[in-house]
Amino acid sequence: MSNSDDWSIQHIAALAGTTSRTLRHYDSLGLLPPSRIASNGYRHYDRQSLMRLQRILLLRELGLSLPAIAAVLAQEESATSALRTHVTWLRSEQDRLSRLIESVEKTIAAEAAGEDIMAHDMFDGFDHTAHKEEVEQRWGKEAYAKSDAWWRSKDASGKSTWKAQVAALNSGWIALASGTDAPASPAAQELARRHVAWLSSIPGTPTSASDGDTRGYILGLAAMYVSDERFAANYGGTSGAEFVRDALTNFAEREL
Amino acid sequence: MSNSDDWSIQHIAALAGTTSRTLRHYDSLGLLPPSRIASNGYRHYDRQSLMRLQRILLLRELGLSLPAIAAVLAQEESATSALRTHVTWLRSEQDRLSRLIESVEKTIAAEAAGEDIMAHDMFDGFDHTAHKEEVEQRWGKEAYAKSDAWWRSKDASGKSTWKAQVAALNSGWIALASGTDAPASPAAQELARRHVAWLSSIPGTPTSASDGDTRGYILGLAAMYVSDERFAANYGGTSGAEFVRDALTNFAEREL
DNA sequence: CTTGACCTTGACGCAACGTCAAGCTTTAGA
DNA sequence: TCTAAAGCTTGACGTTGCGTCAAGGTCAAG
Repeated sequence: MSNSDDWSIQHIAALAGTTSRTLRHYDSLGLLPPSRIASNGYRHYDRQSLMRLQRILLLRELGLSLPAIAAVLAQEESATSALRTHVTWLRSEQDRLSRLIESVEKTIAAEAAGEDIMAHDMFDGFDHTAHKEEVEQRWGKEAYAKSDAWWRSKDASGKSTWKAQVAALNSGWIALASGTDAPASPAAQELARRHVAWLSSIPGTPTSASDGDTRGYILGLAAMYVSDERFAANYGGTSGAEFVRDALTNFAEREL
Repeated sequence: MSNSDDWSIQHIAALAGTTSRTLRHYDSLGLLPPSRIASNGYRHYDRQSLMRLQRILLLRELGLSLPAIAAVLAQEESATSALRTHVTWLRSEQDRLSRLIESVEKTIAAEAAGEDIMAHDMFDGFDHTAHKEEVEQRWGKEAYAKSDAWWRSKDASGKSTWKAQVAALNSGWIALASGTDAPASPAAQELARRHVAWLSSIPGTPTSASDGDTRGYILGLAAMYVSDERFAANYGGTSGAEFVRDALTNFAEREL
């Protein structure tokens, strides 16, 4: 009876290891109303409040959102099934992070490798300079000259960042081609879209939407990716290049 | 010359696979200003913009924050070193998720097990009922009666959620005791704090801050955790219980 | 001239509080 | 008893990266 089952907001916050602001927040959400509000407006909490608060904090530490916690406490859902749902989501997040880490490391490796490979004019040797005849043949010498000037005008860091982009695209293609996805799969089509967007950043190429020949350009390039061994090498051999060709072709026919 | 190096906001957004809103956002941040602003206020972008945008989107897909991307592009930091820092952060996030998943699964398992174990009056057999003599001896029969009434008044789901809390605490202790942390480590002290807070939710126990004997209560209980084999069993045997005792004792002496 | 497509700035919303700010209440000390 | 220090209240902005209206100007086509 003389037991003090009635704590101030700071007191219960300290007991549970949280802050008074958090308690006010939970009150405003209706998640944890005080057991009593004094005439002066002060919030007071009792043991029931403390228990509820402890459950809330426990679930929150497990990563549940406040609405999810509210649902659990309202018993719309059993705690176990909510947690099972939650653990599924946690696993998917972990998978996402794994893929991210892989991508970032590939990018780092590609940039590091780029310092060497690109110094030997591999990528620009193909994607740009070796591109020469095609470009001149189809869009004139002027277009090639413009493209070439653009490339030469880039400083070292500009070239380096460009190489990083190329490397990211390439590693993406290699990963996809060696996986189980089809060239028409959403992942491959997404990469194809980025590939086309990337091409459009090279001057002298007809990828502006106002240019009607974009589609033909892409289809021709895609075929060349397979027929030219220097390019195929960039995509892990002929089979890789074929995957890229099919994905780009599919994309061009659907979207361009 | 006739090449349309000048795209509208929607056009470049489509080229890069993003939205015009995103471009306006990047503009407002100063991350990607338009190459030209027409007299009517319309934003226009050129190939340089597109390349910068593609770099931004690439880095963003790798998980970097916009300020981080800005720093990279401003070359305050090389892309590689930024990515290295980033991958470290990604790994730590993955570790955190691993721990979370482990905790949630333990909680699920504990609740599932609780359905059985608790049916045999294991936890409440100790933490509550078997507690009887101690409580009566030290704080009177009235206190025990009150505590007992509180427990009996809980419905099935109330008891179940209570059990989940107990299970979470117990699995926490077992994990810590079997690890390399010392009883005085921050992790153990944090758990001790929660253990004490949890105890304070049981009626009839003197853990209100206005009650001066909290410290004595905790110290006595901690000792009992080791001396009473029924309790020790809950913490993975005597060594586990000793860890809990030491952590609680340390906590009580420092904080109470 | 009207419709419709595209553009602009402005501002709210989201998750879960942290962090002032302004002002009232209670408590402890001189 | 008077006051200063605590402690409490509501209100509102900041955080991250845009999505999503809202209200209104611009431009090309019919």
